[in-house]
Amino acid sequence: MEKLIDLLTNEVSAAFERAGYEARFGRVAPSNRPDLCEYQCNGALAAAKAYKKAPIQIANDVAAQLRACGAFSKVEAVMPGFLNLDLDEGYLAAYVDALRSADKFGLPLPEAPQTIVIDYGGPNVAKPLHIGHLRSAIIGESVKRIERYFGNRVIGDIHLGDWGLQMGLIIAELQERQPALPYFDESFTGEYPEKAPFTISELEEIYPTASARSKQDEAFARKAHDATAELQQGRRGYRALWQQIMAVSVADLKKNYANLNVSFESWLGESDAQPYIQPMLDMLEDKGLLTESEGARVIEVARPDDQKEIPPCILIKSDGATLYATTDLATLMQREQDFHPNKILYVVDKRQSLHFEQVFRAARKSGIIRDETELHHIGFGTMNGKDGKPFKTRAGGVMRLETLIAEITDFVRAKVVENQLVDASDTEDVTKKIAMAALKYGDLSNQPTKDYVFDMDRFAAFEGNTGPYILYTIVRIKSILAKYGKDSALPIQAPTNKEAKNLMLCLTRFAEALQTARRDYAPNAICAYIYELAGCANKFYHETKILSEPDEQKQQGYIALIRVTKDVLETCIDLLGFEAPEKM
RNA sequence: GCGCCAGUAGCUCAGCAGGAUAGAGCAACUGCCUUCUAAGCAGUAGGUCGGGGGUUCGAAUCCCUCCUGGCGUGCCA
Repeated sequence: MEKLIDLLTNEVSAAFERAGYEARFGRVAPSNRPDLCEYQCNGALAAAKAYKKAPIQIANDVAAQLRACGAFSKVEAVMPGFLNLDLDEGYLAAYVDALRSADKFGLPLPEAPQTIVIDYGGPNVAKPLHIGHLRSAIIGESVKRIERYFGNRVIGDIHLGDWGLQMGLIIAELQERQPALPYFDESFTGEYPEKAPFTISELEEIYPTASARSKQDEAFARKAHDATAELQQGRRGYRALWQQIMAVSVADLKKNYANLNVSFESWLGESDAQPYIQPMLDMLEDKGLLTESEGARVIEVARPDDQKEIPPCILIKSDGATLYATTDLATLMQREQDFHPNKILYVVDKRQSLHFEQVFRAARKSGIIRDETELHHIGFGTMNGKDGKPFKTRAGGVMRLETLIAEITDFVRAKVVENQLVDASDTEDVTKKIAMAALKYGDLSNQPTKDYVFDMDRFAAFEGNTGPYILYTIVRIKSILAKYGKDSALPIQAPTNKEAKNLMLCLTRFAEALQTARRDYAPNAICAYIYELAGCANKFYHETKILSEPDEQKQQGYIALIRVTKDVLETCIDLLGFEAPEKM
């Protein structure tokens, strides 16, 4: 289905041609002066120069041609040369009615579906998720759902941090605490226990303890270092223990991400890239790309036309160890081999942009990634507290994700209970849905790249431009539909008041909003759209009494209209990663 | 030093392939619930779009410059 705005642009472009001007001046845009008109075309102003004519004259010529066209109920040329257009009510109703039954509300889909890998999450094993992981999860999940809605095959990859010094620290600390465990006995040849010698909460306590100790205790630090190396070299007991750590931790991570309505298709991590490292280094060595620099082995990625200095991409440190860039490059090799993707997206803190610039350049230079594969870093900003500094708990520590979710949930629950609209048995479910909407919408309504202030009071207050406002709108519509109790057999009727017309006009902009959100990796474009759509819906709701409408045809038209409104809203919030309850 | 990003109402943010009077929400003040959920709707008030130049018929939007803040800038991830 063609977008309404394109249909209108076609009409106006044709009118420009009939009037003797180039069609390219016929671009139509939604009006920025709704008090004057619904759509505008400013092409006459731009054309004035080319034709050495007064813009108003051109606008008049075009307007004369346009009056014959059935799409508009009003065509005006006004000084200095604007074309002001109002849409014909019948034309609009027919369009919205077609959109109602069209696949994906008439969204134009790309010709060939793409394969896209999205790398988001990046949590470290054995460490609790904290608010630093929130944005990656929320934004990544939304970008994934948007790409998928466009028909693409999308693989969300959590890319676990499961291979660094942290693992050695945990092993060393465990050995201090429980030296009798068979994992530490090098002569042990039997089966290791099935059950892990720790719980997730113990694990989460062990890591910070070990990390702190390594900074004070040099011998311990060395031990952790050695344990890391031995693990990586495949020491049997350490590998078994590592697998226990992984199992316990991954189970917990899955639970926590599920709470956020976030899921991953691929649970690979840094460790899975390890087998690719040596072959990759050999390949780079063969191609002569690996050079010696200050004792390290690097790929030079600077280009003569660079505005800034791009340091080389270091793959082997002077002590022989590999690092972040090495793993990331090897992971690219793995993804290329496994999926042959058209596009790989990284949803990672924007402070890592230089790192990705280096890795992407190295990947292209070495041919690890084909020229036509798009690599893109969606760098997001920091979540700050009310003081404008990175968000901290009152005690000054990093807040756990669970704590944050619990705080919002508690606030929302109080409100749900107070309103008494929800049965006691549904309270928990409704509370969770509202809390998730508050949290996610609060984040996603900001531009991903910008830092933003997380203000619990503001998000939890949920008046105005918030997730709960969107949910509330949906719930009100659902309530009418439930009371009406049947489907509409009649099409959407031509609007009879401003509120109905504005609602329909807003519905026609769905495809545009989604395309923008996809093109710019900007879920906030969807938030802005549904905020406006919800506003239109609430105004219509306020103005039009549906259930008491005596005229059957009108009533069914209204039902059809609010149903498609609800469907669009629900589709959009699904793309943002939350859902609406039946009541609230 | 160099680079990237940001600076719009008291606060939090939209708008930035140039267009008419710069928009929301919060906070403040006014109205509207015997009629589909008032977590709503209607309204009032609040701005030299960081400063200065330039391009243009027209600039919050494009270019230059300066100021302020954040971040990054070779062996952490």
